[in-house]
Amino acid sequence: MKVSEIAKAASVNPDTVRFYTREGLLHPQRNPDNGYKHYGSEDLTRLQFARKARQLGFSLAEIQSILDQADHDNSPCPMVRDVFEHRLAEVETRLAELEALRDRMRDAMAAWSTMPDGTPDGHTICRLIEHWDDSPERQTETLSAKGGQDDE
Amino acid sequence: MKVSEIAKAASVNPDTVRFYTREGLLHPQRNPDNGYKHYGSEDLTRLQFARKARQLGFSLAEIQSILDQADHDNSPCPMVRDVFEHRLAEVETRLAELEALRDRMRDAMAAWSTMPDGTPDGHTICRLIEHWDDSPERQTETLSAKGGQDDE
DNA sequence: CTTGACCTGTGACCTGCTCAAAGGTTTTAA
DNA sequence: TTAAAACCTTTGAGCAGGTCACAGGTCAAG
Repeated sequence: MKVSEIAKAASVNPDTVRFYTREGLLHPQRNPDNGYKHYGSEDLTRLQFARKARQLGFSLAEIQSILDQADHDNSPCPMVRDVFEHRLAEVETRLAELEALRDRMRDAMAAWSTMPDGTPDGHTICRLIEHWDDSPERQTETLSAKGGQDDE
Repeated sequence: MKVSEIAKAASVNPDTVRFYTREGLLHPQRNPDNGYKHYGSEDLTRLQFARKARQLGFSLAEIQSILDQADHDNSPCPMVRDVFEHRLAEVETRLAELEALRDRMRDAMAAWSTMPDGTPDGHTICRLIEHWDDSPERQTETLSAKGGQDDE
């Protein structure tokens, strides 16, 4: 397969294929006639793997390591498992943050839509975000208590 | 306040303060004697706001816009609200993705720990990740059916 | 007065791509 | 057959959002 073909097969930008090749994730052969890169089915597997792993939040360096380990799989590679566990922990942390965030934002939107004057002004939003890490329960209170102390 | 002081007050890297200043988010005065930047409490407010907003996933450009609107708050700035709504939608999307991801990863870890041979090898993980977007129900099946077709 | 900790601006580096330029090759169609 | 379109190559720049390093100016303590 040529660059565009493998790119199409994996639904990625051909430049991404070239980039991954430069980075050493893919190992195409060379056509000696014209210097074109020739990718095999193994490269497609690696590329698809890499794309999935990227979606999971793995870095290219991590993917590189995993792929390298898998290449000569004589090693039991506990490192791969470590990376995976580490990623899972990060995902869970991020997830919790995002959930808290979403709840806050929903509260904020709800508070705005029930505000007497209807449209929130910039200051309202700024104050809301400024106090973002106040205790969650006090968000709407913060919102409605918009006449508080000024900073200048 | 000087750069390091405001940076410390907001728990950010001084270089981030300089960067934000270059980008026009902060407006320090200049000490004519030595050319040092002098930040006021308003800048600290803006900086803290900016950091919170970044955590919420707002881009610096968005923050810039919000801050500008808030500066001369004569405008009702529906744009700020639009940005916020848009962000909320993105957060919810990302959240759903991460939840699916976490579930998959947990399943994978569980499957590994109950595997007869104990330690998963690189190929096992590769196969797992390769088939990541198969129908979710079939994940553990994919795992246990590791004797399938090989790609080499 | 020297030392060390700050300040200044400028510019390089990082990740994970994406795009553009300049030139060679292959395919397609008239 | 040949011209044009559509590929291929390498190189290098650009994006966000910082971070860090460099060279030189400034300031407070001893």
